[in-house]
Amino acid sequence: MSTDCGFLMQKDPITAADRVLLEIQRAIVAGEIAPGSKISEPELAKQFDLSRAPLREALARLERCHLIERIPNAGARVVKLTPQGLISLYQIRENLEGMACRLAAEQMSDADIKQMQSLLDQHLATQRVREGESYYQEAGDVDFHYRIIQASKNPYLINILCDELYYLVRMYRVQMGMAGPRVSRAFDEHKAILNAIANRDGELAELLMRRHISASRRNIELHLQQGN
Amino acid sequence: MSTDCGFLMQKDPITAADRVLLEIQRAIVAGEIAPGSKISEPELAKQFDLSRAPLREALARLERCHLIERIPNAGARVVKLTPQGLISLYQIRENLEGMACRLAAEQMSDADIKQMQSLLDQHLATQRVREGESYYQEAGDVDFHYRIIQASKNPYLINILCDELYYLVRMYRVQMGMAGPRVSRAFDEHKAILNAIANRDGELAELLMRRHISASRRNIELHLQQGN
DNA sequence: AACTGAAGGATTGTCGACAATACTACTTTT
DNA sequence: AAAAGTAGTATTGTCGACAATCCTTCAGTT
Repeated sequence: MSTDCGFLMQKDPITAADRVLLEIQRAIVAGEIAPGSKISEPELAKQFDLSRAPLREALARLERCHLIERIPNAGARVVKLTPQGLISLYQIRENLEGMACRLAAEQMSDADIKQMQSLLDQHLATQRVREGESYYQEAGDVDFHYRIIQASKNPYLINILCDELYYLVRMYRVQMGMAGPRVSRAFDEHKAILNAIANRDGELAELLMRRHISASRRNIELHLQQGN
Repeated sequence: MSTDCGFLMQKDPITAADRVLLEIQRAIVAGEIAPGSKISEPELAKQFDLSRAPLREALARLERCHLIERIPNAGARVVKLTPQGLISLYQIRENLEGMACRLAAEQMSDADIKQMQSLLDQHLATQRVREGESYYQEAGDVDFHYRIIQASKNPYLINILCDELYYLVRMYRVQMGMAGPRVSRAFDEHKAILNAIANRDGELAELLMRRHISASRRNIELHLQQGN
């Protein structure tokens, strides 16, 4: 099972199909390719100056992470963002990341916990410097969740959360224009979760993570309704 | 999001890549292609009498359901069955199918519940007739889990359990030679789960499903140790 | 004898063209 | 005028061949 994960991982230059995958992935997440729009294989192939073979490989992986939907003999369309889809997505996240927390509390090494605590302190420092700017918070949040998921040591769990669901989560966050009202609060929640893990209290860690994600969902839901 | 799922679904003739996918899927699950063995693209292409293009499409989907592992520029190998892998897989199943039960208890229609109850009674009848024969039980178990997952109405959950994890679960069960000591017990557990759903008790339904899967895991674990 | 390095062979990644299918627009019919 | 059928066009699925990469084998060196 592949232990390496797409999450914040451009992973060397790699093959040509991988390069175009990263490009299109980024473009879809950023909204440069409109949700619901059709994907034309010949057009994209010309645009990225390569054959349709590696492009189709990339499309297969985009379908895998739910950024596009393919219909046999009919083509692919960029996924649409809906309130129902957001709810379904975050239901899964609550369960699986909660599970990851419980496993992390059981399996994370003391050294790794200490390292993560200092990491959080660093984030607090940079947050103080760049008040309200969401980029660092975003990166920090990603890193926090990423490390906990990795600490679960469950390869299937890691694959689902980091490879298959992550980009779609990002797409919702980016296109709903998530800024920084929740920034300072998220930090406190992260710290509480990490404390529970340090105390080897998996049950509490799971509960806190579920609340953390639930709060995040409500936050996006708000933006989605008012933006609609 | 695709609502149709690979689970017990040969789904029309479909495209050529889909045909070979189903064939190889079945062969790997049945153990006809040995775990850990290398997949040769030219060889398989010749064997199934088609080009490498649709074959590679099929391999991409096989990787998606964790039946093979690909390394860029190096090729693909059939996945190996290990105790650790089994535990990781069933950890996920416990969580997600438990979640599916909770959602099903909330969202399943009364009509669907009644229909499933009569379905269970049918299974009991056939079980009495063919005591110890595992085929029908296997199919019945699949059908039971399948319907509950579908009833969750969460497309991501359905996709993960029915498309991505199901075939690997089956591979463990088939290759560990699961027969019928657990047959009658599983029926009782199914009935208890469905009762909880009928009572709209999502919490209990989730708990019972987790125990059901946990028991199934221990059962396979036993075979895996003694077979090793 | 063990290790490093290079040549050979094989496999994967990529390309351009053809075949099959689906979509579009127009004509025909009721 | 609306619906159904049909021809034309465009897109996807598939094919065979070429290029790039990796694995193996063998020779050479320390």
